[in-house]
Amino acid sequence: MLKKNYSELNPNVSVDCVIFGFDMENLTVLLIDRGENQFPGSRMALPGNLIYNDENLDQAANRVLEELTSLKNIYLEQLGAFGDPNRISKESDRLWLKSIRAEPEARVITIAYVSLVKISDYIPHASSFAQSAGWASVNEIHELAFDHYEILTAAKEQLKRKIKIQPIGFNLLPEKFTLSQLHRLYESILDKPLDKRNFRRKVQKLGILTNLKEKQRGVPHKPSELYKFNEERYLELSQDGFDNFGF
Amino acid sequence: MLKKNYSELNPNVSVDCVIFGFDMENLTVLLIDRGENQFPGSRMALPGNLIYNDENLDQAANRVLEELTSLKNIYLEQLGAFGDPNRISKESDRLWLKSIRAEPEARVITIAYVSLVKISDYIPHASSFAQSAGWASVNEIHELAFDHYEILTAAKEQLKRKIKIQPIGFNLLPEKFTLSQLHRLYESILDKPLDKRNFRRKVQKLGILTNLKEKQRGVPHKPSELYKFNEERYLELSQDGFDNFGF
DNA sequence: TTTCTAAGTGTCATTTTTACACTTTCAAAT
DNA sequence: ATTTGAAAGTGTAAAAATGACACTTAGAAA
Repeated sequence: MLKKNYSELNPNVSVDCVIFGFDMENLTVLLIDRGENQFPGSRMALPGNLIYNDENLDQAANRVLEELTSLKNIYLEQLGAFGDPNRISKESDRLWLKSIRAEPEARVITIAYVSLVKISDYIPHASSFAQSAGWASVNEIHELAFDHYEILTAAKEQLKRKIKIQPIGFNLLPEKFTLSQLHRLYESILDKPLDKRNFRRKVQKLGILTNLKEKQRGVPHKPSELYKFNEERYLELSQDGFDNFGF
Repeated sequence: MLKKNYSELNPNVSVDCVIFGFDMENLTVLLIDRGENQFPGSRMALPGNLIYNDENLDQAANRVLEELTSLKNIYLEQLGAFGDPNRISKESDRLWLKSIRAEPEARVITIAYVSLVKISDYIPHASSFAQSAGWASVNEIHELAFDHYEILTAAKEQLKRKIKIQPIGFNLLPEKFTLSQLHRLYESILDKPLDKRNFRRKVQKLGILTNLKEKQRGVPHKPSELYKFNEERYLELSQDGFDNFGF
């Protein structure tokens, strides 16, 4: 029996990455630009591509993300599979696929991944079929290639759910941050105002922040104290089934 | 250009179904038996098979479940994708695949689905390559075909998470049930004891149960009152972003 | 020294949570 | 008829968490 070549691209399975950032104002997401306006519909897409047969899905997501945007060593978590038979058959998308795929008509189901990164740690550089790569404000996005807008919507919803249970928000902030920045981050993810004093009280009671006894410099107002996330403490707490950030 | 035949089986993508039930004692799951002990390793597997290219993933899951177990019209929710390159390459599994698949060596990633059903409403009948189909106690399962044990574990964890947020437990109980049955159900899903009085108080305060003013009959102890799930009321509450069942 | 801007802080009323033990109702057995 | 066994059903008090709400402070810039 013919041995399958396992290091081939699998024509039926792709991965797409939703990489969230936070620019201290808004939640952002990393998009690639598919190029000049030769395609009707959106030029922008989530970074994604077919998997190889000899890599697992997590590896594929990391590889594809690096190939398209240069971001690497990022913890990616699976969001889910998107497999509508027509998900890649908008005319503009088919034209594009013809230019980059060996089997542009194949049925492709995609596995979406999500990550949260500190925007300052990763500067995207486009390569492969991405003409450029960069951060876009999530709430200014209304259209994307393929079913990527639907994927992004699902990712936002998952983020809302998870941020109430796990301290994942800290991944979006720099090492040192202020409580106001954390506050703004939670408000923009949950998309609703949170009372300042109650927010601070709750966050401080969690006991997972270390006050660095260090102040912001150069701001034209009362400078804020800086904090960092205390991971050790969080791990201790989560042993005991701690699962409520309660916002 | 050759038009793809879209009503073919896709050799690279399958679906697997984790159907939970509750026998009033334990959480159970629907398994198929792959047949006589010609295969080392576990004979039991989750119902699952390859998808067709012209159906979406949800449809595929419903079709496959019905083909193997006769269960139909079940609301299935996606759990996630499982795609380790070696997930189907245990020797016993490869032997089995040779007997049922056209391309038994192909790389297959699978999309897992989960559902919760009232055990009494659905009587499984095996067909296709399932030799039998039936309910097994979740906590007596220690081995399954392929990566199905891993999938089951992920499904249990998702269930634990979701039952704290959504009233999905009622799907596992008959139309009319007692608070004690609901209590036992929550304890077996969350795998920890819950104080009886506190549990009852909380459930009743949710306001999503209708007391049927009807008693159990023929039980050799004080008969319990019967309740039903009040879906209308729940929908009203969930409008207002109600998302805490708080156990 | 004034002005602007965001940081930071406390209390009280209400709700929610937790811990905890005895009485009741029925069927079955004697 | 009476007893027994088995699960149903019930209340309270203390502690913790939540939600609503307004003024003072520290620094930079004018």
